[in-house]
Amino acid sequence: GTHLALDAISHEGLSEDPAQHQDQTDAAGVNGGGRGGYWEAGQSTMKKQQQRRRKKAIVTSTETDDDGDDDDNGGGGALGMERQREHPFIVTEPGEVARGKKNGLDYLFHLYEQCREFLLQVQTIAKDRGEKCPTKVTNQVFRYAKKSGANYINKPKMRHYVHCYALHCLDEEASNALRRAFKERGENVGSWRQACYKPLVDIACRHGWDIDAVFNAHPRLSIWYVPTKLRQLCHMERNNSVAAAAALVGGISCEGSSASGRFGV
Amino acid sequence: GTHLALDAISHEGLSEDPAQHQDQTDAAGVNGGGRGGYWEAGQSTMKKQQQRRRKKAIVTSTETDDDGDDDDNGGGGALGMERQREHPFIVTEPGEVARGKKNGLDYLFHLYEQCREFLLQVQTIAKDRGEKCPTKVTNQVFRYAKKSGANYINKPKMRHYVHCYALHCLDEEASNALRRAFKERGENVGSWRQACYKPLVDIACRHGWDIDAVFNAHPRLSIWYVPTKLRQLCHMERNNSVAAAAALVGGISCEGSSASGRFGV
DNA sequence: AGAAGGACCAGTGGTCCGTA
DNA sequence: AGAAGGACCAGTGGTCCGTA
Repeated sequence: GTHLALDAISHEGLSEDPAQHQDQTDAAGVNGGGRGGYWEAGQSTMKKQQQRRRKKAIVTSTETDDDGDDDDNGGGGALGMERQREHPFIVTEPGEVARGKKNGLDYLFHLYEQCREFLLQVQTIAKDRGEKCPTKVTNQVFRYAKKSGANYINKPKMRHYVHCYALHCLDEEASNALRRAFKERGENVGSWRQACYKPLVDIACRHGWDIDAVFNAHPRLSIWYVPTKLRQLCHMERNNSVAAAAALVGGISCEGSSASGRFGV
Repeated sequence: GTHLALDAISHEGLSEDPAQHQDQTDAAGVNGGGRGGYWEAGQSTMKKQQQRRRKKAIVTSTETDDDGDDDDNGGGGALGMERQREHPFIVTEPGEVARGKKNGLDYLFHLYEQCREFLLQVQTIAKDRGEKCPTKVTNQVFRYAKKSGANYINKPKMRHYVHCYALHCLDEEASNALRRAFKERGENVGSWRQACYKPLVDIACRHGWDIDAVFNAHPRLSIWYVPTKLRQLCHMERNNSVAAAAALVGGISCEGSSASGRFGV
């Protein structure tokens, strides 16, 4: 494949101990949602399983519950460290490794490939057990990833950037060009992420506005839910193009059909 | 099609006022789970929306909240009546109409066809609105059916008999033969329902034990979730047949491979 | 300020069990 | 007893917002 093995490089001090890929997808209702102090340590502990569902915050906790270590510097590199928040992403060119306390976009896309592998394992286990078999990256898969030591994978992050990964899958050339352009302009990750929507809407247009079909037709993308916002954008643009077409009766195009332009034949 | 229009016949006094098929699948979060006294009246009222999620029963309610009508006899036939529980099913032959306060199996299967039609409508609306489009009969579809006046359709009932409908779809000859045999023997619906599992397990065997693939390959069946119990039975029988095959090394058959027989070559 | 992710919430799949 | 279905519950999809 075209992907580099970057996570060891860009994750010194953040990667967890590997080599604990058990095959317990879930088994009993242990529900691995429990956490320790601030960020959980790398071990497969699960501690207390705080039953605090449906509370309205206002947590009057006494700082740390147990394990009263007090160090929280961002450096170091020994085992048994406190779990840290992942380094933020920056816009990198294809092949470029992020320097400093940052992660690059190749690494971001690599996380999606890892999720796919976790899904494949969950599917194998489910089939073997005769249980119902997920076709998408579900909560169960995120739970399995976490149990397998991939603490750097979490649902909000993966859902946040799905459409960026979609563009990478569907039109790698366009994706690469966008990355280079936004890096050169010194844009932050947020605006790069926003910019990924438009080319996807154009792709959907070329496929009769069926963004679900576009996702499902791609083997690596079909395992991801279509993000709500992308779905809404496609719907809005479809309506726009339908209105525009009605206004001039004639042909419909996909490029630049965003209500602007294309009114004087 | 081979299906008769029975619901008007077998449902005098139970069918609701039709002619209110609106196209509001759900729209706002009104959540049509509210109910009035015992069985809701036919009107599209939704009243108060009792917020009693996650309570442990011990309801100390003061009988009726509002609308203090007090009649609850089971007879009569005018409009504005109390909603009644559906008549129980009895085992009927194909084409046979149940007499008395009973419903036949053609009617049962007809309910599955109606659900399919409700799903198709929900799908049309979802696509038109650019919302995510269900591929299965979900809670949303049951809610839509209820709002459309089909109060006789509910989730527990439909899920309960899915595998019976599956046999009807996949091998109508075998399904019909089973119905005739169980009617002749005077068996009740429960034992007929139980007996529907075995032929389905045999079909799964002939398809490499992939019951999901069997369901998905059939256009009318693919919209129904595979029932847990059927899935488990297929898994168990697969394990049995694998064990039997391992014991004698040689060929595997689908007929009568249930651990019994087939040990002396 | 820009960003990562714990934790929440409405609505789901699944079916038990109080009801008739 | 046999059966219909209201109502519950654990875990889902989705993402907000307190955190750093």
